[in-house]
Amino acid sequence: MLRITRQADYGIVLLTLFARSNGRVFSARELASASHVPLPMVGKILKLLVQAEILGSHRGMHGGYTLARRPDEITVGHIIEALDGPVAITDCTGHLPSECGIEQTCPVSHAWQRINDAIVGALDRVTLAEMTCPVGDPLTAFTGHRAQVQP
Amino acid sequence: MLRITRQADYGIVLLTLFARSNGRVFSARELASASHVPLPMVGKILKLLVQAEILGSHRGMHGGYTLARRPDEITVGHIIEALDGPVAITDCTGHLPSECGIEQTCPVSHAWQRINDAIVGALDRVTLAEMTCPVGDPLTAFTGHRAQVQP
DNA sequence: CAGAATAGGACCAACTTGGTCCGATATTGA
DNA sequence: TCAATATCGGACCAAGTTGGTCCTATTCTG
Ligand code: FES
Ligand code: FES
Repeated sequence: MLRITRQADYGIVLLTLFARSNGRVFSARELASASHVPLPMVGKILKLLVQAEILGSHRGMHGGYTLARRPDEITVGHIIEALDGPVAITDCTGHLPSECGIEQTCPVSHAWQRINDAIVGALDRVTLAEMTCPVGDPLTAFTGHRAQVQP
Repeated sequence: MLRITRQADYGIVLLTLFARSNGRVFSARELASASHVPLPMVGKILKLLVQAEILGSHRGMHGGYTLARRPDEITVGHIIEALDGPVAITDCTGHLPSECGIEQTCPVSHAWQRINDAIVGALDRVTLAEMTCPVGDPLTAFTGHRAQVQP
């Protein structure tokens, strides 16, 4: 396994919609129909992204959500942390107190910490901008998608 | 989240016992009492490790398990894959067919693949030998543990 | 003031995981 | 040969987490 939750997966997809049409305001309804993510789920995700200050929100008629920062200033690691909580590959790599079943007997917690750092590093080194338009891979795969988002 | 299962966590701990007393034969019972991992769980884990050809086994009286390779030839990535299945950070990074909820609309599957590769790389770059004795960290934490394993 | 949108909850169902148990099989030693 | 001891293989259950829904309050526009 070792997979992120579907929430984070969806979250990245939604954010790419923002990143690809920079500065636009999206309503939750728009995002849902554009991304094929169920509407209540979209609301839940956007809520968390606002709390993490990745998105800004504006209520009322013609309200909606908008990116709070530039896409190249938002890292994938930050997004995952906002939606799934802090990345901790084992119980003991999280911030203490360690709740690992075999408390102090464990000889490898230190090594886990290093591996965890490596993964967090890999996640923080990729920005939303890079997710949106990967180098070496043309936009062919996106065309159908774009047509829905930017009418 | 983004954490490995407890099975894999336990698995690493058990394997360090093997690695630290190279070549010894351990019975499941021994490992359980030494590591404080519940016995039935130990059996389940060792079973998987044998199937992955990380451990060898020998039945009958005075039987037990033994390392099938040198500790520096066993990677953490391999262990995790044996116990938790292949590392696939999202549904679509796994070997097709992609079962992601938003099938073809997804513009980021390619980028996920790169992130997934980075994580797999980080996991494969660490060997069991390194987990057993991390550089820069003396064995002080292990003493109590070793006393139980090597009487 | 009425309508439209977010904000913030509680809430439930389905799946995965952690954990247990039992019987079958193989090896050793008396 | 027989009994003891160990792995091997599977089914099995309970608890926790996740994916997903819903309802109400709040805030802004017109
Ligand atoms: S304290 Fe958790 S793996 Fe060790
Ligand atoms: S196909 Fe799964 S994140 Fe896209």
